[in-house]
Amino acid sequence: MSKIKDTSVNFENKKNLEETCAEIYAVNLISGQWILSICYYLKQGKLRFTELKNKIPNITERMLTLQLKKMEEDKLVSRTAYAEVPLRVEYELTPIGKGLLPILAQLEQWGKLHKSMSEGSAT
Amino acid sequence: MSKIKDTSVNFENKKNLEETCAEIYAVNLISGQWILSICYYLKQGKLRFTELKNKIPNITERMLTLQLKKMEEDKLVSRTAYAEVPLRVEYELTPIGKGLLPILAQLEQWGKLHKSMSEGSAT
DNA sequence: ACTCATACTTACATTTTTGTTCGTTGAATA
DNA sequence: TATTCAACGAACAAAAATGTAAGTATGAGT
Repeated sequence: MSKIKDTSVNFENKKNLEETCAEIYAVNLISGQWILSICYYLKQGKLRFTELKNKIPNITERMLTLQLKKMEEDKLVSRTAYAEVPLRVEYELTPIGKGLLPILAQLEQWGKLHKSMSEGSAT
Repeated sequence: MSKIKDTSVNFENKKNLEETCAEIYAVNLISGQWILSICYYLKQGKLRFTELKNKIPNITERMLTLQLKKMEEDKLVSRTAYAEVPLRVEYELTPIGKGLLPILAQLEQWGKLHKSMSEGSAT
């Protein structure tokens, strides 16, 4: 996330796949470790940085910062900073970000089905 | 993919998130670099290892092997080996793997929309 | 005996992601 | 004056994913 070498084969491959295939492009937008958690809590509405931090178990400030920044660059969330002290910053899903929600709901259904099958056969 | 330390904080976090949230569980199943490409080509039906290799640009045999193995463990594809010489192995999407396809189609739509918006504003 | 093809495996190197710790800002509060 | 708060940023370390290059087993064909 921090450093991406735009000369690496890995980078080339990723770029090509994204260009060729919008599914891959889409999945790459949501494949950070904490991005879906953030989406989950922002479903309800705006939240401040610290509120998110407190709601998401085990996330560090650094990861929250990084993931929010990526989501902002990717237009999934909007950031509003208020010139107060202490600082207040609110995050909210953008319209296109909200457009993901129904798809995520379906993924959730599929995931549950898959999980129940795996548990059933893992005995 | 190769090595996963089951003592790391990273591993703990991932596991907790997957247990809590089926969306995250689901996305983790499809978040390998080449997994969606493989899905794409297996939509049509069975394919042999070499056929996949030739269809997917730039993939190496190692990555194809790894991703197929993961997909097999995750019950997304089934593997059938024929006792011939030279060896013949066929891969096919499982029923639950096929269940992903409509969701991926929606992701594709969303991705295209997102991409068109980004291109429009990036000028 | 020797090569050929398929479907891998292994060892190693590089790149990317995630985690840990500490520092910053600037007004309010003790 | 020192401390506290929110929302980060920077430096470094660890882990995970991906890439590169080489090798393996099996027989069948020449």
